[in-house]
Amino acid sequence: MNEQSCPEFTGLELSPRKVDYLKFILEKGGTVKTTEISSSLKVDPSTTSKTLNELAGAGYLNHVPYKGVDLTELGEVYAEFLVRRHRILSLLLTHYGLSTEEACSEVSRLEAFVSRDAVNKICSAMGHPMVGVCGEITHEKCFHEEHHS
Amino acid sequence: MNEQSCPEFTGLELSPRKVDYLKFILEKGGTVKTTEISSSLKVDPSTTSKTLNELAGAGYLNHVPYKGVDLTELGEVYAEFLVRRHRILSLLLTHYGLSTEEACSEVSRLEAFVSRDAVNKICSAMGHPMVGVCGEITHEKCFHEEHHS
DNA sequence: CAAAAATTTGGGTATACTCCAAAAATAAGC
DNA sequence: GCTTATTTTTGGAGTATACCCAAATTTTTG
Repeated sequence: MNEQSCPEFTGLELSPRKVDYLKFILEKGGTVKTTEISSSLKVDPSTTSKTLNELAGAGYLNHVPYKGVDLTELGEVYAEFLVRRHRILSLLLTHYGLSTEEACSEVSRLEAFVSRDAVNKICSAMGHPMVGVCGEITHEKCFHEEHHS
Repeated sequence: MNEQSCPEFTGLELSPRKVDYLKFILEKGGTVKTTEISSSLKVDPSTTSKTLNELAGAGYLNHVPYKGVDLTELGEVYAEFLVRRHRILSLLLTHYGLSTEEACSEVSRLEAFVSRDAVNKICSAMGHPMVGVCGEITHEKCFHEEHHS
């Protein structure tokens, strides 16, 4: 026991805003255009364009200029973690008297600073819940980490 | 019910680092010197000096140049909230399989982004615990908010 | 294929946080 | 009490995040 879970990433790699971009791209699915992201995140398209470039440079996205972005394999794994983290933490807060909306907005503010290790421990302690307050919770990585070796 | 609790502050006023300064100053107690803060937070004294000035400008500290700082009334109330927030959140995380050290370091990363409303709700849901994992939890404000009007 | 729409680039602003070097003030030693 | 040593502050500068505007570019459409 205590093999430190799979050390591919800590969950602290991305800035708060980049987390938003990746979560949106995963939830939208497929190839996503700059405009969609901009209107959803309420930022200027030029801001989106630059951020997308940075995320592509870091290996999370494939960016075909003027066409759009889609997640790389790494990006997909990572974004799934980000969404799972958001949902686990939101669910957690609703157990302490926060409404769904309060929990979600609270978590949106802090999620980028919660480590993967902490999320996995919380997830285990909660019994790997399948239903979150803002969407289904998927546990692929979570189960693997708990069961192998 | 739902009188929005006392709206003096949201708990989101200060940046992560400023939270560290204020927590340290409260826990140290009395007049605190630049050097003490610098060595505790491991930053250059010039950084401390500037940050102290900003906190004084925002009304949290009295700063007597070359002598040291101490908390204003606002600063004291606020810093007590900051310490309580840290302890409530740390205690919370230890209920989910995190060790004291893990909980504390996790919370240190995210605490600045947790609202006072959320802390008060969590605090109530936990039954206003008096003993945290990294120190006693005081509930002055918490009780007042829950009981009046 | 020209006009419209989307996207990117270049340039700039703001906040947070940091350090170094030099100036200023306080504290200590003789 | 005055000179040295220490502490603190100031000035200058750098990095990272995050944002916008205007202009250039590319794609799409009528």
